[in-house]
Amino acid sequence: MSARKAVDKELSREIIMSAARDLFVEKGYQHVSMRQIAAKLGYSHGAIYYHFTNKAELFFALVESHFSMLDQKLEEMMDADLPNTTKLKHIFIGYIEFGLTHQSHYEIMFLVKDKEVRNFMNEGPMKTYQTFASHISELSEKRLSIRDIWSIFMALHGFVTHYIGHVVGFEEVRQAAEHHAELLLLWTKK
Amino acid sequence: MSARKAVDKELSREIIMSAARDLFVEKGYQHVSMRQIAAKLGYSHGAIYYHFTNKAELFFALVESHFSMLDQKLEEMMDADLPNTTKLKHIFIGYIEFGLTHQSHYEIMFLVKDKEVRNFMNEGPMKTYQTFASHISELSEKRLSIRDIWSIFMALHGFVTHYIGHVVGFEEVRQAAEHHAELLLLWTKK
DNA sequence: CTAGTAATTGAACAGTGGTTAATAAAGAGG
DNA sequence: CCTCTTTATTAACCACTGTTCAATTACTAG
Repeated sequence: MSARKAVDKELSREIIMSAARDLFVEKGYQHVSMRQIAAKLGYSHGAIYYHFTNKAELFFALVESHFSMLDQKLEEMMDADLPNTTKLKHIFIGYIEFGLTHQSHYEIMFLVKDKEVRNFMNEGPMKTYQTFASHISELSEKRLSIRDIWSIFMALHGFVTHYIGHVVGFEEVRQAAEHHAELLLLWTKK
Repeated sequence: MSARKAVDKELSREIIMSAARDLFVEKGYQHVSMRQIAAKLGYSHGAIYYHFTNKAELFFALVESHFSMLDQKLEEMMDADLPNTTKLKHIFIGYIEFGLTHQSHYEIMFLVKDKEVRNFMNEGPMKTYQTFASHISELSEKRLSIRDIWSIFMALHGFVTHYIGHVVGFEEVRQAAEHHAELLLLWTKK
């Protein structure tokens, strides 16, 4: 019974987070156990508690990193050297891709109604939406009202929400997502 | 220790369903236990198993009743004597109104991801969506593809999903809903 | 009044979960 | 070589879960 692995095979927060991310995305927060994460890594569940104080801390560490991922993803798309219409479509599809690739995090960001959880992170969604909205406004051919942008967001949100839990990843719905994005572009045209 | 209540205080499927609905909506399917439902009713958990074979069947019974409510509402709108465009808009708004007026029902119908439950109910949503889709197709000025209709549905779903829990009733968002419906009409015009 | 049925109880079973703590082993420093 | 720290294992604890079932009672038909 070895009680410790060789140094080059030691556990780290990054390694745990990576395995945990896969499982959370696949099954959602509630359906992933510390034992499962440990099993996926070939470690015992107790080992994780050496690196994270509990399951919630592990999860929120992931969520934080993914919030900035979404912001970053939007920023990259803005910086690309492409026509505005193409950029817009990329943003629409990119949003959906993000939602379906990090389903469990998306749920926490936009679908969780539990008030205690909500208080844990109130600025994140707002900030992300504001930059999203201003980018859409900037790229649109037609001058959009606040409500127009809001409708676009809700249409995207509906797409993500519907497929969360029904689908493993983005690739399964790429075609439908592209079609959805194309329709949304209509709202931005004169 | 009474082992049976007086006849006029006996449990029934309806009474159980009503208590279960509240809890399912408040906490979600996985986080509601048979013991909690029983406790809310002042009965022991075993009693529920006399009326429902298991948790999934209880849940399924709830969902069925909600789908027929929505079906009926759609049918009423189709039967109205109005121009097609107006009917379409009414259906869009009516869908949102249904979702936000019966938030608990809507959540149970469309927001539950649990695999056990989904296997139990695959006809209800399908049938409702099929009639919804054929109505849209019939009323649309432009010939719509399956994907077009699907996008419309997801845009509506996104609207409802976002406001569920954040809003008490439909009236609070009527203006936004009408704007959303107006944008969706664009997709049905030549 | 009595036998039978319908409805309810509560214990028990077999899991699962997060978390903790004693224990053991690997590597580092002296 | 010996200690000290760091890391990992394992058993154990406790609070749950859905489900089953013998026992118990309330009512009802005869």
